[in-house]
Amino acid sequence: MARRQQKQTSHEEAEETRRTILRTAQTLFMEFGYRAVSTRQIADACGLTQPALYHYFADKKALYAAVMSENLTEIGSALERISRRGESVQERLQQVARYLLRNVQNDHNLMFHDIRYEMDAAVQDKLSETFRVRMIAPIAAIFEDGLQQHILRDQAQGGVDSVTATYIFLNVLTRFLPRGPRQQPVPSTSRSSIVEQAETIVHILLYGLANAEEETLKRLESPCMQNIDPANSH
Amino acid sequence: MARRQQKQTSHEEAEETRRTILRTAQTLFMEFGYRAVSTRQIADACGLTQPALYHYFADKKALYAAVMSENLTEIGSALERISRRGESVQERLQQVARYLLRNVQNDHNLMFHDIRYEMDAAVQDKLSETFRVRMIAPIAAIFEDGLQQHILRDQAQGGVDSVTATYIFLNVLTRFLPRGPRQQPVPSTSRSSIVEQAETIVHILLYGLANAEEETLKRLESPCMQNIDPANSH
DNA sequence: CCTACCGATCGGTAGG
DNA sequence: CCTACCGATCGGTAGG
Repeated sequence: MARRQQKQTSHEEAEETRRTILRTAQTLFMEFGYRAVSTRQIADACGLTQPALYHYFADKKALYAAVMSENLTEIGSALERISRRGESVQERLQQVARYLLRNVQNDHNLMFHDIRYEMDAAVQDKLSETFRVRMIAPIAAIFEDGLQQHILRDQAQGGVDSVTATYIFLNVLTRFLPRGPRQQPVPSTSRSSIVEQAETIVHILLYGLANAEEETLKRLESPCMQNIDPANSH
Repeated sequence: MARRQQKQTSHEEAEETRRTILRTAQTLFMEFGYRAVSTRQIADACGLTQPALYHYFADKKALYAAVMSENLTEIGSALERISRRGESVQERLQQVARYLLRNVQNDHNLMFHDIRYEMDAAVQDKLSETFRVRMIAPIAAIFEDGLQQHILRDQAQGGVDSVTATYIFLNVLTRFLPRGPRQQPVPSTSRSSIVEQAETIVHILLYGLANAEEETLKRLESPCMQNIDPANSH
């Protein structure tokens, strides 16, 4: 029973406008950074005048905080879903990499910088905790699984803790993130490329850049050791 | 008030002031980013008035470009010196990591962002090339050594090219860079910490986070292999 | 959600 | 290397 007239309910329109502002501002803030985006740019991109923004958000900082909060929550839901799957550590890390390569634009370090230098202390603390809970924790849980299964080295074996591993993972991933304006997903080529990139990222992260030592020796000496089998996750 | 009396020191003073501006601006630009640093902040930190800056640099962009150019050249000289040493790939990478951990503040990605979004196309091209030649090339040369010695996997073996390896290296290193205002070097504790961090970074980069399977096997079987021999570099 | 407008600050210039 | 000052743009407000 749609009771919508030519003019939508004002509440629905307002909510839709609010979503438009959030989505538009997210794109701009993520690409250019907080200071480089003016409230007039955001309003123009939404088809509004600049003062209209202040009907939906108290000020520019509140808008930025809302954008970050919604963005982190959305990403976090996907990461938590992946993290809880019963698949292998390697497979889950690849799924995380694929998700982030597809859905995150630009560097999380730029976001860090803006949060640290542009937000007030209270907002800063709140967003930092949201980042830790929504983004870091789900990925770190995967690494924690790997540590407990002894698939990954612990700190006594020259490894790192799960949170450090997560940050290293995100930083490696940064190298493969698309820079600049977000292009719409190309169906075939780009998607297979993302799958390959995710495999490369996780493989480098887990096994490093070095030739496994028995691989090198196999060419020089008689093989005294069986082949590496990276397929067996456990 | 002392009048300007010695013409001999006039030129030297001017040069010293120029150096002061460059050094001060570098610290501020690196920490806060291009847009977040006003010309008045730079001038104040130098003990000058803001218009005085324009005696030494044409405008803010030219000052930023000069800062980046000098900074990259200085870092590049050190990297080239390390790169040309006859030591092993692993040792040189650790030396690079130690140098960057000691001498670079904040993320190179922030610098990228500023160059890309704040500079004109001509300056952008020039600084990008300086970055590639001074910073990327020397490190990539080390990885290239490793590839040719078959210490590192090539792309057919699931590895990456030397330039990609360099960017991954820099991104991993980002995780360990000190954030925020640069603290002066603390003699003992901080320096040994940097050495340890450099070891961790290179170890993770080369060997990954996973428990090496031969490590697991080595505890079960007799060791049948030696360390990598880096002597065949030349 | 608009028009009109505010003070603050920005990068940069004039002139000595 | 200073004082004085400019136009442009910023985030934000008043009032309907």
